[in-house]
Amino acid sequence: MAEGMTKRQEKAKGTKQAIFEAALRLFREKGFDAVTVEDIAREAGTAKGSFYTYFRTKSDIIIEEFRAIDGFYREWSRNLKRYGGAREKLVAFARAQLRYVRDKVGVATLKQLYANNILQPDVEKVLIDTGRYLHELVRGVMEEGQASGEFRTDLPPDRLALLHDRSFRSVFLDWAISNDGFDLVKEGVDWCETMVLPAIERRSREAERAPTSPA
Amino acid sequence: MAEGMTKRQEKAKGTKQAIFEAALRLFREKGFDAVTVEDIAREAGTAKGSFYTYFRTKSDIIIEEFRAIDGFYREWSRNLKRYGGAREKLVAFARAQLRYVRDKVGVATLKQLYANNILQPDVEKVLIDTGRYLHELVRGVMEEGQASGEFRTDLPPDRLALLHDRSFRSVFLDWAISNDGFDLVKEGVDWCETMVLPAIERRSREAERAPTSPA
DNA sequence: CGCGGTCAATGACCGCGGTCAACCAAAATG
DNA sequence: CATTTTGGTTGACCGCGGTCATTGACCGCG
Repeated sequence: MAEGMTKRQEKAKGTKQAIFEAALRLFREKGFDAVTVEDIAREAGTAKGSFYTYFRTKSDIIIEEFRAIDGFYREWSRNLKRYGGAREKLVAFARAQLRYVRDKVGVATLKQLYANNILQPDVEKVLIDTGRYLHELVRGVMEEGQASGEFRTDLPPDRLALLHDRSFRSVFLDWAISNDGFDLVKEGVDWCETMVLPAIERRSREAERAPTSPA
Repeated sequence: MAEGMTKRQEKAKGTKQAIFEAALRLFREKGFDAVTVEDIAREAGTAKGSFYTYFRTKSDIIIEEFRAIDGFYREWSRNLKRYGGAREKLVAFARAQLRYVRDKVGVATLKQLYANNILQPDVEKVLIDTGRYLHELVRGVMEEGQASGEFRTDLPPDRLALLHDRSFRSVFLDWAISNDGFDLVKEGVDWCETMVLPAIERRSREAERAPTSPA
């Protein structure tokens, strides 16, 4: 905990934390819709109004929780060097990301996240925010792929990253709508190979083949 | 109006129609969130409870409205023969569809539609329903493209159509999240050419791809 | 025509997300 | 220490989406 904190601020931080944790606990236990804000407040040992001191809406909790994924990305990105080319990196990243969402995030949370991003007017849109680390990470790989000749160079790396991210978004969306109706990882990896890579890779003009030799 | 209808049924149909039209009118006037179900009932000259005799939720109106797009698809599909190859058909269809959504559907409605499809548990999911005419239409073009050698044949036309539809869904999604933050038609046509076609078209040399090299 | 059954219509009611004026302990001021 | 200011805390309250028991007009059948 930070030092230069008054007693008041510390208590406030404690309250926020208590609310956040109570909310997550209850959501996991009973599901988002079956938990009321009053339930959360009670569980956190505070009043309903306090919830709204720290969160604008009930679903803000979901967004806050989702931000943890950036930590995962940061952590995971250190493995990047293990993979030979940009292509392999992209597939490996896809698999890791898909696994994380399927196993750690879950459909229920993803649903709320997507719905929230669509409906809330003023909220910072985590899903399409190109300032997030996710975007950095992907853009880095795109740059590498362009440098190595694996990926097309007629579009800037930023754009390639956007295309990549957006494309994956549709898989997550379908997964959410279908309510876990297919295996996210299997379908996502397949999607990556069938839809994303062909669009991103340098079009084989004649025999331009990406050197996929093991490192 | 149908013949074999009792007075009761006819009146009921009238009520439903009145509610539906009142809702659309008010939504257009004031926006979805600014209209209450009671407003709709009042405007339709009936009671609030009646709304729920004909629609399960307020956003059901949106779904009902959206179904009109299938009529548009049917109408438009008669123009298909004007275009030379499957590729051209796909691009032309994309443009028509995008225009329709941008100009006739609108962001506000699309937002509600997507959110509704994500959140509502039991509702028939219009967006991913492969029984809709949209899917028929696209699959037909895919078949044609495969027959003419334009499109890849290592995947069934059904699968190609799914990939196509899902891919476009992400553009609509981003458009909704960004709240009309870019020109849907421009971006969508570009998306079609950069992301969809490269994945769908027969790869210039080989149809199948090298599997990921083992570690 | 009369009568039992049906079903559209109704509006009071409920539960929950979100707001807000008032409160008061802690911080800042002198 | 006395006084003012700040900001976290509170719960009554509001508005709206959605429910449901009740009503009464209409249906079909004898």
